[in-house]
Amino acid sequence: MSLRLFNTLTRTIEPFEPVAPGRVTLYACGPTVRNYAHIGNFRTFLTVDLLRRWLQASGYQVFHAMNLTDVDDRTIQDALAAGKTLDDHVRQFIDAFFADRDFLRIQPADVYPRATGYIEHMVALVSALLDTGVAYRGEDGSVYFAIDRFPAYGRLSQLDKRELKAGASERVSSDEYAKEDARDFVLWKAAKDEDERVAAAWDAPFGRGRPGWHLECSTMALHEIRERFGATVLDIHAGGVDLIFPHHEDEIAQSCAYTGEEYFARTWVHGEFLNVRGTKMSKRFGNITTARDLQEDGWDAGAIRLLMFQTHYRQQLDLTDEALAAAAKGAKRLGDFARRFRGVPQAVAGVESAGFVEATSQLRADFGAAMDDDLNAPRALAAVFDFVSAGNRLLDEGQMPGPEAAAAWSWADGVLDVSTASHALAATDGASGASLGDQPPADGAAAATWASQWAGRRAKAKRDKDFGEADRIRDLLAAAGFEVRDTPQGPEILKR
RNA sequence: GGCGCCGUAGCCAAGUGGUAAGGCAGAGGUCUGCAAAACCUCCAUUCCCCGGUUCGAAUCCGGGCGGCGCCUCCA
Repeated sequence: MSLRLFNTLTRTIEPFEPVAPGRVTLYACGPTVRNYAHIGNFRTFLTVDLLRRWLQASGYQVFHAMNLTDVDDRTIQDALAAGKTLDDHVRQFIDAFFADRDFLRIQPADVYPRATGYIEHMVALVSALLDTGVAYRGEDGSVYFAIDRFPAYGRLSQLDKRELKAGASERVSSDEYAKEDARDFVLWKAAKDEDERVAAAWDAPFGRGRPGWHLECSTMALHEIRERFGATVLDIHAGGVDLIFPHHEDEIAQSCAYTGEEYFARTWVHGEFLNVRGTKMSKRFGNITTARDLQEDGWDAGAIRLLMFQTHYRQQLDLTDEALAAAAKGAKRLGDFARRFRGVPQAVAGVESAGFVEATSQLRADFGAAMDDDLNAPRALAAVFDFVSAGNRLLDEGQMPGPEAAAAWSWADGVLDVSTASHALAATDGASGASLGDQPPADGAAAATWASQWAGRRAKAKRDKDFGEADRIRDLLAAAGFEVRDTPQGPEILKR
């Protein structure tokens, strides 16, 4: 079996084959860094993370680039409102984006090109397009792309099958007079006073101004893969479904007109929306939840990842507290199993129990087949849960897993990374004497010591058959976020 | 108005022609001082509705009903 992916270009699931064997160039549209990215944005980034991890697990060398849109209409507007330069305004949100990415355990991309760092390359690209004649200067000083000079225009979004809503073009009428055709899109926007005020204007042979949004992605993607690999075609370009038209359509037009290639990207992968009560999460609906909101509410990253991956990436997903809570339970079950599984003595290769050999090959086969089938994470997850059930049963029976089982688990867990990461602490033995407060210290490490000491006292109370005291301590620890479990090896403390 | 997606148990969700995965919740049991965790058993004769094709349909076709997205700078 090998990977098959749904390609928006053809609207079919096709075998994935990179341009260069063994290597994959993956470009994903990243956030516009004008505020905190919401969890809907992150659903797409988590889908990209899943894709990237599966490609790596499948043996590909992946080059992953994700851009940061740091200059567009909205960033300029917001910088203006904040009374800052564009660069000053945007910096804090770039830091926040990286922090949120780390919280969600999204593997860092190889490069995060910022649009403002590639202005000279964008200027070069526009110049080339002007030279070939597919671009022209409008009466307003901006440069536009003439879509009727690019016959393949509309292929990705299947524009030929669509018809514009009557009046839909009124929204863009402001610069319509400057264009030869109302449907032409802007490559380079002539500098306005607002742009100058936030330092978002650059000189160019065809006039001072700033890049259009679509131009940014084309330029950065092409520049990165040409510099590194001498390539002019991406293997995979990913993003949210809303970017299919016009953003990705326009990227294709510019890029292909520039490189002369038939494709800008061989495969186009688009992730569906995360909704709130049935409607897409969007600032204009006022239904935003950010990654940091979830973090502050105490949700584990494993739970959030599990929630996302429990639904196929091409299906819409509704975010609710109930769904999140259910996912948190599931993630905890996985985390508990992972700790138990790793903590158990391992059999030497070749003599592991038949039960584990069976469960391991089942996991390998089912998980791999599911992921290869257009990243069917929900099914892959079912394989993982099946392995957990079998594994727990086998461990209860006293059977020992071997290195094969451990490797298979790490392989699957390394792709999804959906387990709750809680840490088991040892109970401090025979703790007594010094007084212990009912409230944990604020410091994390001190709180862990505090919990260990209380757990030690509970163990003693149990030995003394003082169950009232033992239960009181268990409640007290629970209130502080620590869970105590009695195992055959003694008490185990888990930090939520 | 055009293009497209979706409707599966109390909730989330796979499955797209061969007789309903998985998670959460729930019920009973084993274990336990009691719990928790874990394990075992049970939990949709049925997949929005109505027709049709077929030996066979949640899956294909037609028609409804309901929800959602895109249609020029939204992940």
